[in-house]
Amino acid sequence: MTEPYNPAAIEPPIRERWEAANSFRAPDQPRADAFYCLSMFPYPSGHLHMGHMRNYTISDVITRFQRMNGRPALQPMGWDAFGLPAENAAIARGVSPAKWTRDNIAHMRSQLRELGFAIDWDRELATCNPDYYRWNQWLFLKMLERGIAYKQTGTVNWDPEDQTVLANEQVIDGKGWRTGAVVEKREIPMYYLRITDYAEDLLAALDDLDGWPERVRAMQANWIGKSIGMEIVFPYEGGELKVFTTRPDTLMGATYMAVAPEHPLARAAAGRDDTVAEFVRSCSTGSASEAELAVQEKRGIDTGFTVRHPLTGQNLPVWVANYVLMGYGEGAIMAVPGHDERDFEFANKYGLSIVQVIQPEADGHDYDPVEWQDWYTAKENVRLVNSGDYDGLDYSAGFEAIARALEHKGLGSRRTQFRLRDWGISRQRYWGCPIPIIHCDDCGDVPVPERDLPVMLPEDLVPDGSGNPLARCEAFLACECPKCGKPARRETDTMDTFVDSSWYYMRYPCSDNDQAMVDERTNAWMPVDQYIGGIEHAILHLLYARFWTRVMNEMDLVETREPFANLLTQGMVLAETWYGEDERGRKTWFNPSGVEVERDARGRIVSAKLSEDGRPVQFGGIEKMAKSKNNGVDPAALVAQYGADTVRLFSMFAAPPEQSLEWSDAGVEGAWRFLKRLWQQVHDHIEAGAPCELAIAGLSDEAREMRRRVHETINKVSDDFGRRYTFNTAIAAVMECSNHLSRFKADDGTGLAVAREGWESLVRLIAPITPHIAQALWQALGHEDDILAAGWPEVDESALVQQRVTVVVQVNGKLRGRIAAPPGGSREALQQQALEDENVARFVADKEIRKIIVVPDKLVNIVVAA
RNA sequence: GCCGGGGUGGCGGAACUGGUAGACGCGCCGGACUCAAAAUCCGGUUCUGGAAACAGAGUGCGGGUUCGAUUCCCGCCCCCGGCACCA
Repeated sequence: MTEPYNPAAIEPPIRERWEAANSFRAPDQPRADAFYCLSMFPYPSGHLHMGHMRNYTISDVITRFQRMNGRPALQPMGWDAFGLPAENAAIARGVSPAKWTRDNIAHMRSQLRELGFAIDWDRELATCNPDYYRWNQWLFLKMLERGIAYKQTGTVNWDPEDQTVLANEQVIDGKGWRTGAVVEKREIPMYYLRITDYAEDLLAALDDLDGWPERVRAMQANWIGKSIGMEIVFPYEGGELKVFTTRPDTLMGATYMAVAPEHPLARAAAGRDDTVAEFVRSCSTGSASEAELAVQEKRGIDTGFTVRHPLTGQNLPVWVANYVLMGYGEGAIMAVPGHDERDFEFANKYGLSIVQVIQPEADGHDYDPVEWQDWYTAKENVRLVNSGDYDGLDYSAGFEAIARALEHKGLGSRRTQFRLRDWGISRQRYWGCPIPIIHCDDCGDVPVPERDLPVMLPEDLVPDGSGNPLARCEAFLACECPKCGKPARRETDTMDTFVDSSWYYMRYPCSDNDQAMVDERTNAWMPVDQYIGGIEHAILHLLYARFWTRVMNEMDLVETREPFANLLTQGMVLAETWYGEDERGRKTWFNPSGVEVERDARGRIVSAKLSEDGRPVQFGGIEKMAKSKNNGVDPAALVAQYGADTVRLFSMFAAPPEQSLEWSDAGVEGAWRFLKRLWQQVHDHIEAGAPCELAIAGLSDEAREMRRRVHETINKVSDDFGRRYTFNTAIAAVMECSNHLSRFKADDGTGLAVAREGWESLVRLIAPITPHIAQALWQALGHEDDILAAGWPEVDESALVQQRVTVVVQVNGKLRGRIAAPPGGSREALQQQALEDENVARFVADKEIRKIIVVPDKLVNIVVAA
C-alpha cells in the first residue's frame, strides 16, 4: 500500500535537504550563460500576502526551469524596508519603525522559506541597514559633484494643523487624513535629480527593449512625452512672456494667454490686485496631485496685463488659470480656444474670443464656437484660415512658415519639450535614508565628506504624526561644519524610497562588500535576465532604475546601461467580497473563508451565509485583496493546510501571470486533488512492476499514441515555460497527459517502459511549479539526485509523427464534418474526401460550388452558392 | 481628465500566425463504492430545440473587411492599473 500524499511530512525534510546542500547558492563569478532572475523586493508590511506569493512563485518557476536546463541561476531576496507604513504603525502602536520593520522582516523571511523558493539567502539585504543606505548617500554626493543632483523649490501638500507635509495618499478629498484640515500647497526647498537630461536616451532606448511588454514601453514613452514644438515670445512693456507650444501653426488663433498661479506674472498681478491675489490663494488649497488637478473645474481670472502678439502686434489679455501647470514648459500657454479643448471650454466660460484658424479640406465641416468637435485639433487634410499670409497652408507648411517668421523676428525658436520632470527626492520624513548635507550659517549647504559616511539614522525615535522627529532629535542634528568647523545642523529630509529600489538589484551580487557600492561580481551578473513584478510599477520604479543605472554607468561603476533585459509584469490578486448590512445600511465585510455558498443545479449562487452563525451575507463582487474589504487570503494558513506545493500550483494555474488572478478556495482544492492523484498514480505505476528497456520499434498503436502524447506534452510545456511564460497552460498540459497516462494499459514490460518514460517526464515537467512533490516522486522512481540536477526532458521528434490527422470540413465557413486523413495529403485528395462526407454532401447537395479552400492537414472549406 | 490594459459557459480560464470556440480546472447533475457520510472512481455539462442523429444561436454592444473573425478595422459601453510624496 502506498502512503497517501502528505505534504506536511514530505515537504520539510526536502527543504532541509536543499538547505544542507546549499542548493540555491549562486556562484560569485557566473558562466556566460548564467541566468539572473529577479523579483521586485517586498515592502515588509508584516505578513506575506498573495501578491508576494504569486510574484515569488513566478520567479521561482523560471529560476528552477533555467536550473533544470543546465544554466546556473541567481534568485536573491531583500527588503524595501524604508517607507511610510512603518511610520503609520509607529503612530498607531507607539513602537519604533525600526523595530516594527525588523520584526516584520524576520516573520516574512520565515514565511518565504516555507514556500520552498530557490533563493540564495546569503545575499539578502535590507535598505534600512546602514551598510546599504550609505551607498545611496555616497552616490548622491557624487551626483552633487557632477551637477546631476541640485536644489530647488518644489510643491508639497501641507497640513496646517499637524504642521506636516503629507503624501498624496494622505490627502483625502483635499483634507489631511488625520486632522481633516484643508490641505495647502506649499513651496519648499528640495533636492532633485536631473532625469530630464536623460529623457532622450531613456526614450530612444525603449526601442531596443524587446524583452519588455509593449504596453510598458508605451506607458514609459508617453510618460517621457517628447513634443517637438516652439518656444514663442510674447513681448510686453518691460518684459516678455515665454510659452511653449506644439502647434505654432495655430498662432494666428491665439486670443489670450494663460499662466499658472505660481507664474511670476500671476504673482505680480496678485501684488497689485486683491481679487487676483484671492484667486491665486484659492488655487493653493487642495492636493498637489496631477489626477486631482486634471479633473477639477477650470477656473481663472484676468490679470489686467496684456502682451503683444509676436506677428500681429495685437494686444492679448493675460489670465491666470488653474489648468496651467507650472511644472510643464514655461508655466504659461498661448491659448488657442478655437483648436484646444481646454482653452475652448475656458474661453466659453469667461466669454473670451474664439477664432477658427483650421478648416478641413473636405466640405461639410462647419465650425461651431459653442459645441466642441474632434476635428478642431486635426493635423491632416486641413488648411489654415483666418491666418493672413498663412491662409491655405497645411499643418507642416504652416508650422514651417510661422516658425521662420518668428525666428526672423527673434521671437521664437524651435524646441523639444519633454513631459518628464526632474525627480524630487527630498521627503520630510523620518523613516528613510538621511540626505548627507550639513547646514552651516557661514558656509551654507555643505556635503558630508565621504569619510564621514554613512550619516546614521537614529533608530529609536517614534513619530507622532506631526512633523519629522529628526527635526527634534538633538543627537542627530548637532554636528560640525566640515568646511569651517563651527557648530552646524544636519539636513533632516530623507530620500524618496524609490532611490533605495533604483539599484538594489546591483547590490545582491556583492552585498557583502563594505568597501564599495558594487564590484566586478555586479558586472558579472548584470543585466538582470528576467525581472518580475507588479504592473503598477510600470512607470516610476522602472524608469528611475533605468536612469540610475545610466548614472552609475557613466561613473564607470557598472558596464550596463539597461538594468532589465526581460520584464514580466504580473497581474493583481483578487478575491470575492461578502458583506452584511445593518438596519441603517452600513456594510460589514466578511472574509470569504468564513462564508458558505449555496448553488442551484446550474451552479449559480443562490444564497450565502456565515458558517459561524448562519447569518445571510451578500455578494459584493470581485476585488483586489485588501484590508478595507476584508477579502485577503493568508498564504501561510493555506500552506499550513495544504502544503506549499498546492498553493504554488493553484496560483500558477488559475491565470496567466500577466492577468489578474481570482482567488478561489475551491480552485485550491482542485490543485490539491491533482497532486494527490499524481502521487497515487506514480506510486501505482511503480508497484505495477519493473519496466524493461524501451524498444521503440515494436510498440503497439496504443503505446505509440501514448508516447506521442508524452512528447507533445514535453514540447508544449518547454515552450510554455521557456518562451511564453504561460504556466497555466503548461499545468493544463501536464494534467491532460497524466489523465491519459493513468488510463494507459501498461500490462507488460514494454508498456511499463512507455509509462515509466511518461511519468518521469511529467514529474520533471511539474518540478519547477511543485518542487517538493516532484523531488519525492523522483526519488520514488529510483533516482537519488536532486531534481534540479536531473535535467529537463528532451523531445523525441520521431515520436511526434502522427499516423492520421483530423481535418475539419466547413461549408460556407460552418463546420459540417470531420475526416481522418494521412498527414501531408494532397489538396485534391482532401477535397475529394471532404465532398464524400455524408453530412457535407447534404449541405452541398446540388448547389454550385464556387470555391474550395484547403489548409493542408487542417481544414477544407467548401463555398457554395446561397 | 490624460496614458495603458481588459471584457469568452454558472465560475477561473484555453484557442500562440485569420482556420474545429470553450482545452485544463472549479461548480453542478447522474452513477459506482459505503449501513451512511466524507474521500475516491466513472459518465455528463455553452444556450435553445430534439430520445438521438443533428439543427439554430453564441466570445461586452453596433457596424465593416474576409471563403472564414474571440483574433483585423471603425464607433460605443463597462471594469481595472498609473498619474510623479503609497510601495
